[in-house]
Amino acid sequence: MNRTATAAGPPECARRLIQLGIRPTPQRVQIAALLLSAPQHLSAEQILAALRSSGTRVSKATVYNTLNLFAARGLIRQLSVDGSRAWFDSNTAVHYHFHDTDSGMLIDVPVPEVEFSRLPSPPPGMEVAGIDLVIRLRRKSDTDR
Amino acid sequence: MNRTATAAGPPECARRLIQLGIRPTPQRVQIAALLLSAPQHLSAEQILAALRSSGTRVSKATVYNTLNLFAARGLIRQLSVDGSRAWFDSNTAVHYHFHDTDSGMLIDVPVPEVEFSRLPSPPPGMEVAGIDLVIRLRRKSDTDR
DNA sequence: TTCCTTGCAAAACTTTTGCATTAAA
DNA sequence: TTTAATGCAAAAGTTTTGCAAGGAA
Repeated sequence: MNRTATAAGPPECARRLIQLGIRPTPQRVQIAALLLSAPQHLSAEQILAALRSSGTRVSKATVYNTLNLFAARGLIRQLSVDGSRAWFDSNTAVHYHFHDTDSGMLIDVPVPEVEFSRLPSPPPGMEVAGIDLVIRLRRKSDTDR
Repeated sequence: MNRTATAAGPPECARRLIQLGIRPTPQRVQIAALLLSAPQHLSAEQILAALRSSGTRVSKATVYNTLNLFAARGLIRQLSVDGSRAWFDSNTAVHYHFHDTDSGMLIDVPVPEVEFSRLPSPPPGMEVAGIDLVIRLRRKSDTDR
C-alpha cells in the first residue's frame, strides 16, 4: 500500500476516498486532488483560495470540515510548526521537516536522513504514537561564512 | 551561567530581568516569578488566571506583551505543540518534549536521553537554529498490554 | 424518507493593536 | 520632562458551530 502522496487525478482521488469510507463529494474530491497532486504543505486558506480561483464552488466551513476529516482518516497529516495556523501535509509517510524561520517555508526531511541512536522510553502505560521533528533554519549571517 | 529555570523569588527575578535589559515592573516580575518558580509549561491564559487569583492586577495585553518580550530575550521559550494555543516553557536549556495526546500534557525530555547518529545538512546558505522534537504519546490500549 | 453534506453567518478562541492613562527614569 | 509600560476595548486572524437547504442513498 502506498502511503505517500502521489500525483493523482480526481478519479483516483475519488477511489481513495471510498477506500477510506469517505463519500466522494465534488468538494472533497477537489480538495484531495489539490493536496495529493504532489507532496506539499498547504494551509486551509490556501486551499480555499486555490479551489475558488480554479472555479470550484466551496465554503470555508467545508474546507475545514474536509481537512479535519481527511486528517482523522489518515489521508493527510496536520502540522503545528508555528502557532499562527495549521499546515496540512499530503505526505503521510513518516518523515520530518526543515522549517525556514524567516520565510515560514517547510521542507520535507526523509526518514533515512535522521537516525536516533537513543530515545527515551515512554512513561508507564504510555506508548509512542509518533515523533515530530522540526529542524529550524535561519539564513547564515554574512559574518559566519 | 545558569540557563535553566530555577526556583526564584521576586527579588531574584527582578535582578534577572535587569540583566536582560528588561525594566522590572511589578507585572513583569510577577510573571517571571510564576514561570521561573519551576520548569513548567504554561499558557497565557493560565498565567493571567494565576496572577489574578493571587491578587496581582494585570491585563491580558500585558501578559501577552510580557511573554513575547521574555521569549524574545531568551528568558523563556515559546512552544507550538498543538495548534490551539502557545505554551511558554520556563526551561530554556536545550531539551525535548513528550506530549500526551489525550491530556495535552507536556513532559520535558532532557538532552542526554536523545541521541542523533545522523542529521541532514541544512540547505546551502542556511544554518540550524534549533531542533524541536516532540514525542507524541498515547495511552496503551488494553489489548496491547 | 432518511441520512449526510454543504454553505452561510455567527460564534468562539487566541493573539495583537490603538490609544488614553499611569508610572518610571 | 520624556520615555516606557499598563489597561481596556476593539480588532484581527484562525477555526468551529448552528442551522436551513440541498443532494445522495
